[in-house]
Parts: sequence; C-alpha cells; structure tokens
Amino acid sequence: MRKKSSAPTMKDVALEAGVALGTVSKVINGLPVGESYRLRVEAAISKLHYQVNSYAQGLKASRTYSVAVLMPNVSNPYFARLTQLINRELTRRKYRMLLCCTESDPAFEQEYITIAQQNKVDGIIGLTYNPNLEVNPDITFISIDRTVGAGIPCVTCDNFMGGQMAAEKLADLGCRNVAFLRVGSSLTNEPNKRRSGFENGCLARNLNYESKILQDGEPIEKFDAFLQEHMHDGRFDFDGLFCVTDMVAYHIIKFLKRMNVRVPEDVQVIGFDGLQLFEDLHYVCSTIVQPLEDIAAMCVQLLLQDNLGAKPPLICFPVTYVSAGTTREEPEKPGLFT
Amino acid sequence: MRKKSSAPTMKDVALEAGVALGTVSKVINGLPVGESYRLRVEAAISKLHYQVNSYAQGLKASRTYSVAVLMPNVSNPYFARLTQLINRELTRRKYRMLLCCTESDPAFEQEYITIAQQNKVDGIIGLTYNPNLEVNPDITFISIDRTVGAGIPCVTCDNFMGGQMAAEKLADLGCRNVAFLRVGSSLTNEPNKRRSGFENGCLARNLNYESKILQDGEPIEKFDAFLQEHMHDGRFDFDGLFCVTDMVAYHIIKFLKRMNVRVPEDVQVIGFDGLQLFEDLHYVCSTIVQPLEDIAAMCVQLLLQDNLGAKPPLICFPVTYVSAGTTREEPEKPGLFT
DNA sequence: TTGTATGCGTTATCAT
DNA sequence: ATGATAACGCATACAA
Repeated sequence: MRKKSSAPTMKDVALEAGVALGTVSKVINGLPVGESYRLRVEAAISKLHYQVNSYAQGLKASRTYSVAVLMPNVSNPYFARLTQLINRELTRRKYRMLLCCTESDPAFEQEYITIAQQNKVDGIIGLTYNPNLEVNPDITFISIDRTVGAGIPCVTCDNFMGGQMAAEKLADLGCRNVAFLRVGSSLTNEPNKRRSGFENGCLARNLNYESKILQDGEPIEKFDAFLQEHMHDGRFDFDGLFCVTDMVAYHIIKFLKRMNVRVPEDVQVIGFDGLQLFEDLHYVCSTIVQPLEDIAAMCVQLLLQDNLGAKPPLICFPVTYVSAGTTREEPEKPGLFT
Repeated sequence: MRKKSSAPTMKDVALEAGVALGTVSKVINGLPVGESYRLRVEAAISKLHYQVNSYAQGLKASRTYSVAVLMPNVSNPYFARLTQLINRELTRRKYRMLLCCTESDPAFEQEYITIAQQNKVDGIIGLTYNPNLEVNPDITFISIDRTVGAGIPCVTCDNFMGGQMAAEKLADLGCRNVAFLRVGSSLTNEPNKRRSGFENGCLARNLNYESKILQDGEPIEKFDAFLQEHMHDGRFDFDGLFCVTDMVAYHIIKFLKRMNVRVPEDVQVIGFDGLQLFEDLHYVCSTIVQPLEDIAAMCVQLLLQDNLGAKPPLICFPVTYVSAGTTREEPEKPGLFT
C-alpha cells in the first residue's frame, strides 16, 4: 500500500527521513554525514526498500559499469567458456555484462557495436569476424583472436607455437606422414597461424605434410571424403593428424572410427583449444590447451585500465600440450573417447 | 577534431541543423516533421555520428528494453543452449540481455536480482535454486524449471511425462530391472518429477526399480561405486538405466565401459534433456528431448506481454523421445558413443 | 507544424 | 555538516 506505484526515489527517502535530498545521496555514496542523520536515512531506505537507479547514475556520471561482450554464440563450448570467464572477471569488479550473440554475422556484429554505444557501455570485448568492422576510436574495444585495427588490442594465445608444438609432438611420437585439417573463414585471424606453425614444425622435423582446408559453408562431411581418399588397401596414408580445433578433432575421430581406422593405434590425433566437456572433467582429445582464464582476465584488465595510451597491440599467451587418449602415450587426462 | 570530447547529444544535432531540440527528437522517433527539417536533421545526425543515449531514454521512459537472465553458468551445455535461445528471442524483439551467471549460489542469485532492479530491467528470466529467493512482486519474473512463489510463472517441460516415457521405453525394449540415477539438490524443483514419473512408469509396466540419488557436493564417482556394487559374477544387475540428465548419462556410460559392461547390449541407457554437442549434430545418448526453443520463446513472451494479470502459474511443454545408440533399436540420430 | 519548458533520478556545486 | 539547486540527455505536454 505504498503511495506511489513506481519504485521509490531518493526524494521519497528524503521525505520519509525528513532530511534533504543531498544528504540521502551522501549516505548512499558513503560520504561523511552526521551520525543521527545517517541512521534516519538508513531506516527510511530499508523501510521503503529503496534502490538506486543505475540509469540515473549512468546519465549523470556517463559511466555505466557495463561492458558489452560480442560472441558468435554461446552454444559452442569454446565461446561459452570464454564468456563464462569474462563474466566472472567482470562481476568480480562490479561490472555488468551485456551479452551480444552475433551468430558470426558481420552485420549483427556492426549492429551490436551501435547498440553497445547507445547503451553507453564502458567498453566492448569482442570475438568478431567482420573484416571491415568499424569501431569508433573513442570507445575502448578489446578484440579476441583477431586483429581488428590500429589501436585496438588483440588478446589471443600463441597460435603459431601451438601449431609447431603439435608437429613436434607428433614427430616425437613417431609419426612420419601427417596432415592439418582446418575449417573456416578465409580471413586472417590469429588462429590461422596454427597452420603456419604446424608447417614450420613439420619442416623442422622432416615430416611429410599435407593440409585440407574447408571453406566457410562447406559441410564437415567433406573431411570424411578427404579421409576416405587417403585410404588405400585398408591402410591409411597418415599416421598423425592435427586439427584446428577440438571440435574438428571430434568429428574427425568419429569419421575414422567409422572407417575402422584406430585412434591412436593407426593414427594419432591432436586438437586445439583444450575444451573440457561435462563439468571440466574430460578433454575431447590430446590437444593444445589455451589458457582461457588468462585470456579472459587480460581482456577485462585491458578494458578497464585507465591509461588508455599504453595498450599493447597483440598479446599472445603461451599454450600447453596435454595428452588425453588420442596419442600413443600415457594419457595425462581422461578423454571423451577413452 | 570535434569540439566536444564526449559524444554528441541531441542539442548538438539541433545546433548543427539549426532547428529546435524537440524537432530532433521527433525525427529520431519517427514523428511527423516537415520534410526539409527532417533532411537537415538527418544530415546533422550523420555528420556528427549522433547516437541516442539509452540511459537518458530509459530514465525518461522508465523502460529500458533490457532483460536480466539469471543462469547458473554458461559452460554447461543445457544452460548455454537455453541462454542462446532466450537471447535470440530477446534480440528479435529489440531487447538487450544482461547475463548474470550465478554459479547456483543462492546469495549471488539474490544479489543479481538487486542489481537487475537497480538497472531497471524490464523483467527477469531466471533459472535459480535459492529456496527463499525474494522477488519484488512488482518486477516481472519468469522462472525456469522451478516454482519460485505465488504469482511467478514457471516454464518447464513435462518432466513427469518424460520420466514415465523413459520407463515405458525401457520396458518396450525388454528391460526388467532398471534404476534411476540422479544428482542434485534436495529441493523441490520441477526436474524432480522425472523420478516420480519414472517410478510411475515402472509400476505400470511391472519393472523392478531402484534409485540412487547423489546429494549436492557428492562427487560423480559415487555412481561408479554404486554401479560396481551391482556387479555380481561379471553380470550387471540392471538391464536399463534412466539418468536425470544427459550429462549424468555421459558419466554413467563412461563408468560402464570401464567395467566392461556394454551399452546397449548389456544395459540400455536413457538420458534427459536432448543435448546436442558440437554444432547440434550428435546427441549424447538416447534421451528425452526438451523443446528448448519453445521454453525460451514462452519465457520471453510471458515476460514481455502487457496484461500482467493473466500469467499462468506453470507451463509444461511436451517432451519427445529420441534414440541415439544407447538403446537396443535403430538409432534415429548419431550419438556421442556410436 | 515547430519551438519551449519541464521533469525523469541522481550527483555535485554551491550557499547556509 | 546540511540543504537548496543546477545539470546530465531525452521526451513530451504545451505554447506559439
């Protein structure tokens, strides 16, 4: 039975407490105020269930404590984990997250940037694909896995090194004929360096090397055909495969099983990302693990740090290798297929 | 080289266009305005790269076009998919999503509700666990999978029927001795009805029935012990298992494999949820599928509909059964383990 | 049809 | 130390 149907405001609190508006504001912001006043204001606040209006605050301060996060989607475990970790980091710092799922659509990406700006976010963290993404220079933007433009920091892992590690690992494990399998965009994002690194490693270790790259839109089944072509007299041409992501590795392993090629006995498979499914217990396969915690934390730190000048252009975190059953060695971790 | 360091406002646009403030507002909101004026205003807008300030709008209109979504986390594929679908539905209606990951922590849940209110969201969609969650009655709240309180709609699937279907399916497939495996909270949320439905189905079809319920905090490995206890002379006591979620089913199947119990030859397994991993291609196991699209759409629809009075208390969507390799029948869909 | 003035809830700058 | 008042950017009722 309150007198106003809408939420109580500072004015209501001031009236209830019998003090001036400014005094209420001070109490709320922890500024010095006479003890007796403070008590009366606090009583009024809890009586009316008063809550500050972030919109009014934001309007006044032009600081909203909100950050937009652009992700293709959140069903993909890699993006999901990244989102989760960024959210945790933001929450820790009392920031709120506006999640924008772009479906990897360049138009959506651009549109969400507009929306984010209209919402006066304090910054944007984005994993985007639009090669012509226009980012207003006076909004702080942190990019993940892709160099977006001058002055915009990009946070990623050491993709090149990861590729190289995969090649070296396969060599160490006795492989002689290996292949790199990749899906995805033709554009130049950081994960493209996985291929170069792998190639480099193959050259260094004298491995026979081939690669199969699916264009955007091509179905994953094309890999099945590729694998079949490399089956001769019941023998498989390759003894080692490096897949650009764990997700690709998953599908490849499925195809191989159907072809009665054994993993890891006949062919060893290494993925990339270090996805852990089902409550972080199981890796998909032996893989190059990205330190997503570090990446997420760095994104948030860069975004919220004050000295806007000193933003490094590209930050690569080191990756690690973990065996999880799809390579011929003692698995360090349980895998999906073991 | 613009004269103000901060973003341009309507006032700047009005000045640039040589018209009054109100006119600019009208142009932006699509209200009738003289053609020549409109053109001048539009020119000024694009020249200054003007963008409306949602915070000022929201303050004025006390309508923010934003919705808070409370989810335990987004790494779990079930929650992730739900989040994704809700986001899609919100975006379609020009609403923005404030994602709040609660980690299933009752205190976080409560806290996020406060934050959401301070952010003047137009409503909250929440999958929560706090049995004493306090929700201000004059904020629209839609609950998923749990009845939160009087006047708060709950959207879920027909969990009871799903349990019953699982029992009947196992019976149809020749099972005689079955078990129900569940993890999780002791509290009374909707998914608890899966057990009752299953039990009911078992009674109707004369199945020997047992159940193992893990309390919160107990490690999943306890199931392993349970399964081992039911191994006698190399024979497994059960020929059918119903798991409360696909995630539990995943772990169970792993344990069974390690025990050399074959799925589905020795024991058939049915899960719940209908998770599809890796680009929606593969189910985890034979399972009871929730229509998550419908659930997400209904949540958003209920949240945004005007007539606040007519909100139904509990909405259950029908579930379907799909076979995916962990039951003895022709799989309709590929599964993780096939 | 266009312009002006007021208020949304908060904060900050003043006098008091 | 406290109380009044202006300003943030926008929408709208009202006056011109």
